[in-house]
Amino acid sequence: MTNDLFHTEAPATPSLFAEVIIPLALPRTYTYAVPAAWTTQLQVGCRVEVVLGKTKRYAGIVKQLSNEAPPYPTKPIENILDDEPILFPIQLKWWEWISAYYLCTEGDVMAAALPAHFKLSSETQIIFNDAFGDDFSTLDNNEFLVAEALLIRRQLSITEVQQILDLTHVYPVVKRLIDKQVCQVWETLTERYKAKLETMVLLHPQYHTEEKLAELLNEWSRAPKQLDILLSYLHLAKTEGSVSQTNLLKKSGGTLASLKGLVEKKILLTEKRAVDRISTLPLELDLNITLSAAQERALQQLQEQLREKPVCLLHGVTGSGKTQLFIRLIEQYFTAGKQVLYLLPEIALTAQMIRRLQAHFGGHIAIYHSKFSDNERVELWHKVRQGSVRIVLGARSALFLPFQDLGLIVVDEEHDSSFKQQEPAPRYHARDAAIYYARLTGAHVVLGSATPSLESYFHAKRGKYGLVSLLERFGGIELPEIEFINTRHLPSRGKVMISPRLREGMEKAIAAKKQVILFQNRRGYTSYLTCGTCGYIPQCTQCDVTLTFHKQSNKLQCHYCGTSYPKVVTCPACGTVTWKDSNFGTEKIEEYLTKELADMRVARMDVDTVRGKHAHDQLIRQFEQGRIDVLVGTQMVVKGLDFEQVSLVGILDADSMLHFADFRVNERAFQLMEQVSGRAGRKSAQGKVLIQTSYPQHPVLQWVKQHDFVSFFEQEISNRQQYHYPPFTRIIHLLVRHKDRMLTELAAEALADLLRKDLGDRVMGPSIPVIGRVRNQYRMELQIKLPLDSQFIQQAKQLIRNAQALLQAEARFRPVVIIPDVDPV
DNA sequence: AGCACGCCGACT
DNA sequence: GTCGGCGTGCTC
Repeated sequence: MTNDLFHTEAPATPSLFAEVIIPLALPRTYTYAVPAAWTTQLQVGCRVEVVLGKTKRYAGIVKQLSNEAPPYPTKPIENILDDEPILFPIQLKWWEWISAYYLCTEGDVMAAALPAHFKLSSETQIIFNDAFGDDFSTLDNNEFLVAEALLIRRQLSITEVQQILDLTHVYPVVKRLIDKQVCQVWETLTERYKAKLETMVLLHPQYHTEEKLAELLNEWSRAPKQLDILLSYLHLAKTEGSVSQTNLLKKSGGTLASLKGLVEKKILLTEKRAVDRISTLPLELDLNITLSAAQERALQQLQEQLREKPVCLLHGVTGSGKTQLFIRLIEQYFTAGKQVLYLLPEIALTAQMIRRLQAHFGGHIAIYHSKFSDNERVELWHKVRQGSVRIVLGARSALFLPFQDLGLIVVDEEHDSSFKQQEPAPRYHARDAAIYYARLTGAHVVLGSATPSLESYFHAKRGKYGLVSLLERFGGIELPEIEFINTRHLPSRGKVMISPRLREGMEKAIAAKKQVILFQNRRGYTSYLTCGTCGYIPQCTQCDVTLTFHKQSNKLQCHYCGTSYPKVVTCPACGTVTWKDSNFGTEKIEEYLTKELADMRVARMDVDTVRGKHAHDQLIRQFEQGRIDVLVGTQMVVKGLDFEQVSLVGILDADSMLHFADFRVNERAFQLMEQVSGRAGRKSAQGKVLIQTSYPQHPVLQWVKQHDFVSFFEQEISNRQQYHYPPFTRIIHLLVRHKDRMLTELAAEALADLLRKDLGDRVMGPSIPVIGRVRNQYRMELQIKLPLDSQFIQQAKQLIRNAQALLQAEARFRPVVIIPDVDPV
């Protein structure tokens, strides 16, 4: 646009444009112009402040830089937020893959990948116009309230205005105030990371020479308390280098007032300094681990196979000592100067596990999961990027950390379905995403499990992954003995909580000073209440599910939307007051045990009892220390726990695990039962597992009894092949959601029709899901089964994207939400 | 996801 | 006649 008449000496410099990812579910990236002053400085991977739309500002990530101007006008980048890139180009490539594979936007990936404090979006600030003065007589009531607050506070955010007016829609009021020139609005992007500051104590420069200092000490006469502090300071400075105020006062026993005195006398001085939040243990390694011969052999095989295949599966039975083996493996990558990521399901990241790894890697290992503060996550992010942290133990989100030289990813408990993110997008599977990431970076991946997922074992069998089996327990202890209790033969005919045989087993175990774990995969008191007269069952008003009764809170709870209702007394259908329990959850078992087996110390572990930050670890510690005899729990008791004194495990209702209409039932049931069983008899003697079931002949139960994963696998994999299920096909699930049932059905129908044009009968549905309504939103689902042809799958994904766009181009379907889920679990 | 612009009902 | 409801269309 520039008129070159006056600038003929220099040709127009080619301008620079940046493709920016915005952390929103927007379908594409946006291109911004890079102001000339920053063209040499700006790098891919930096965050930049950009304006999107009329006013909103965001911190976006520069995905690419280009000299070519796009065919539309661009806005300039407002600011560069990072001097150095916060991530590497390879990660941006990986983000792109995730968004393509899991059918989400790169903005979704960005939102999941970055610690919250990196994701900035502007907040509207309303600023008082001083020129207006304080004559508010022309203002209406609401305007007056805001103006008055502005007069005092000068500046308010939209949220604050909402509070002042107690209204959600405050914008009209603000707009009128702008028109009347009472205020202006401003969008600000504020950095949210705050360095932790600590007050450090230093010696005043005038005493930096020995003589001066000696003189001071020799001539000291009054203020003995101050002298104590000074002497402590000198000692600490010599032994530790730097001295913090807290540390100094603690060591010297002095008061802040005395310290202030020294500062006033210009003997000491204080300053604020940024310190690490991530507490560092000494950086020593303790690798004194003796592996058994079997472990040693497995480790060697693993190393050999990794030389040829970047992904290896370690199938090690429960109690075989996989963790020790992993520690030795990690050590090798570590000493070779590489970074290592050890992934565990969130819930298995217990203090127990963390202690075990810290015992070996000391301060070299860092932990990264959802319980860490956002400030801590930002600090760890930088340390991983700079390479000063070399081993990270984390949950799935740790995969997004900017490793600069990653050598190995361990995915422990690889079968665990919580590696798949359910909500929100990206609905990625951390195991699979890790494998792709490793392919990009050249890192190795080791998957570990006592009960591998069918997919992983299949790939290992087929030679796509390496396979190492460790089928004996550490210390030569046998796998637990499994005994079935046929509940059909009991007088109560199937409806039993603790059978006499189980009770006897528990009493025996406790008498022998051992511990017991009881497993029931259902929380609450009873799964639902039924009216004894008419059969009415209380349901959630917002979801199509029956309510679970929780006795502790005396409430009926919806496990889908979380709403709780007061307990119904009279049946709304027939007016009678006879309620029957049906089924039993962990709460009822706990109550029963406390009543019937009063001499046993019973505790319950489910999401209701581990709400707080440390509740889970505390419960585990109490059990470890033997202060609990019987632990009743949901699948939470299964994950990664290692208790030495458990001799008996009871599975109270095996039938409930085998009666789901899902192609993965058998796999899930086998994994759960084998994993719970594995908690028994880990150290000293063979453990025992009592399984209550009305159908002990069920093949899955028989394989559990034999601890025969391989036969289970062979049977199950042939079923999958016969019925065209994964790993022989790929499934993409589509959920259609809206508050109007008709519209939901119509949209699902229309979507299915669109897809069938190209995919034919690979499209199944639409059908009503098991839960047809959640939070007042109706749901319909489609399932697409695709052959294992990556090109075809890619095309199909594109078709799905197109169909989605086409459908939503139609006005009436616009508010309908369509959620694709690739490889659902 | 926000958020501004635009077209129809309950008030001065 | 206006204020204000939320439908719909766009964001480099």
